[in-house]
Amino acid sequence: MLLRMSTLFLRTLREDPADAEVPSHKLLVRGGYVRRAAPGVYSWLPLGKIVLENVAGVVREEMNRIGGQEVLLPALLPREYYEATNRWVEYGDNLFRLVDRKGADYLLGPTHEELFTLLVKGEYSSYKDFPVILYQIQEKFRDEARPRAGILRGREFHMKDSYSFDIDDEGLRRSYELHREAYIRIFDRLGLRYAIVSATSGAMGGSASEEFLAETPTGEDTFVRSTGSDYAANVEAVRTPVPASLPIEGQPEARVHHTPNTPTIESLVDFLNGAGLGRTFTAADTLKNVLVKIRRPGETEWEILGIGLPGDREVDTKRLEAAVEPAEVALLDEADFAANPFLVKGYIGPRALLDNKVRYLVDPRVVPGTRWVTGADRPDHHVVDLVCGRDFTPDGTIEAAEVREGDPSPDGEGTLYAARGIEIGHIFQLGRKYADAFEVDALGPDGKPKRITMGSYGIGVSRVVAAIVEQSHDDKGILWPREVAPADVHVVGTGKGEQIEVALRLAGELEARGVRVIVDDRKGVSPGVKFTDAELLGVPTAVIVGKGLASGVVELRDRATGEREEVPVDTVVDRVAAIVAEG
RNA sequence: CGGGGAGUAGCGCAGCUUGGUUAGCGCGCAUGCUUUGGGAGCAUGAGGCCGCGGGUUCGAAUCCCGCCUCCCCGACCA
Repeated sequence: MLLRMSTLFLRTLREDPADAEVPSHKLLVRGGYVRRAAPGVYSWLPLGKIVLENVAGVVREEMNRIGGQEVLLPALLPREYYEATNRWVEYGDNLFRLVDRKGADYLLGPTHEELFTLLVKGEYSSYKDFPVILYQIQEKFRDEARPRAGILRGREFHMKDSYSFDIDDEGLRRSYELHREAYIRIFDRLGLRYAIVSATSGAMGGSASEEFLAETPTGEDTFVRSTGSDYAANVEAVRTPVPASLPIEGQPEARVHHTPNTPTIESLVDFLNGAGLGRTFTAADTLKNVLVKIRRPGETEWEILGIGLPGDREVDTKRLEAAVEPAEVALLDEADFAANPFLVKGYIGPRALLDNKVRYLVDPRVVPGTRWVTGADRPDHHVVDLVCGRDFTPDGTIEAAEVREGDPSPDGEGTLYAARGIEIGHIFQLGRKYADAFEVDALGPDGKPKRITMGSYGIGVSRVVAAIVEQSHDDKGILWPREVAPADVHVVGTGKGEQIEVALRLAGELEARGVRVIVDDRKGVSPGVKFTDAELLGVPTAVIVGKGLASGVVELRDRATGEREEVPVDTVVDRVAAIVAEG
């Protein structure tokens, strides 16, 4: 491959585009890789298209390696497929919808579970046909409420989606594991720093699911990492380490105290510390009881649920929702309190909940033998030294408390801290949701139909391009990893002598050796401009054919390290070929 | 959907408060000469629905009313 700058469809910009905020957006636009066509919609210009294809190529190779077979399904889909799975409704406003001339509803595919499922149903019918993995690399469409950050979160984007079809759960686990390994190889080859975090399955429906997050400060997803290991997880998935139980014998007796005007944890702690009880209390010594109500799918009645957690922690709504899923959850309103007079707002304790058959779940830190200050179930009274396992026994534990920086890591190594990431890949064990919706069965060896099971796996190819730039740039421009770079070497000819001719000759020789090359053969462009453009574009290796040519040398530069070296002009092709060969 | 900001040449911006020459600057683009190892100089030139619609006025990029669009933060979301 040989691209000549004199004819390449490329215009670089000196200034950042006004609408760009994040580095990848600025640099991809300035470098002439992409141009905005509409909000959240981008055109890929020649260099951008090459990079995009390079990423897609890596994905394709690794998908093929695990036996995936590539197909290409339409992006334009009739409504009926999405009706069957209720996603025409569930996807809501995020679905791009359109109507054809006959008035029939269509949509632009946001993901393709339905069509893949039907494809397999139509072709395969025997257990002997399975397992099978199909994938495509194609445009997806989602009418995001707020597209942002350029390529990072668009409304039209390039995505690899694959689907596995298996006859049983064991097969699904294998297909899932194959994808997991393939994704690790893909993101390693692409030079990304990433974490694999377990995820909740969300609207897709299903069970086991993991996200691949490229760690960058501009990422939209927060997750937690450990200082002491490579543990990483979504906040929703963090399991609180359970402390050892304490002996109940020898604990002081629980005593009710009159604590006027202490409806909040803060006021309570202040009061206790002024009450002369002979010790100092903190919010962490109190047990806060939060009342919510949950409703299980298909039921109309709400059930009240009491949640006990240390008073220094707030309830994290997302963790609570994930913990009760698939039930929905809401706070109690005034009517609920009125209907349940045993709930004394601000002074709720475990006793009244348990006596009134309200299900009571506590934070995992509330283990037998721990003693707490908590509500005494009547106004202006709290009980001190209420011991778990002696004075009350919860119905179980729940992960609803916020996770904080400095909390111990669930794997026992180090403490947690917050990190941000870009979701570049997602793998799901979907199970039978789609197979059930479309009744996809395979005949088993016994001649009886067996419902198949599926997995769904995505990689945001265009997003990966942006994520690479987010992780790999400096103040001058992009630093492409060689595997995705638009070229291996950028040959720059400067000066008014024979430099440009020599640059073109070297470029031709390099191309003949299989090296991908961009040559800056523009005439009348000053060296500074050419150097600046080369640095902005970010090709890993540069060869400068300039003033040294008179003494028979050219300059070899490494974009990432900035190292420069004079090399005799007649050996530079060998040198570059060797550099490219070793990666 | 809530909050904030912005629509003027391909890109980045000034002009608007206080209406009044032919709407301006930088980059880019074209032509010529000079220049050629770090975003060159001089000269000449092309390029505008001042977001759209209405109004006020002798006169509107500028003032008033309505609308549209885009960007950022949040909510939501893969």
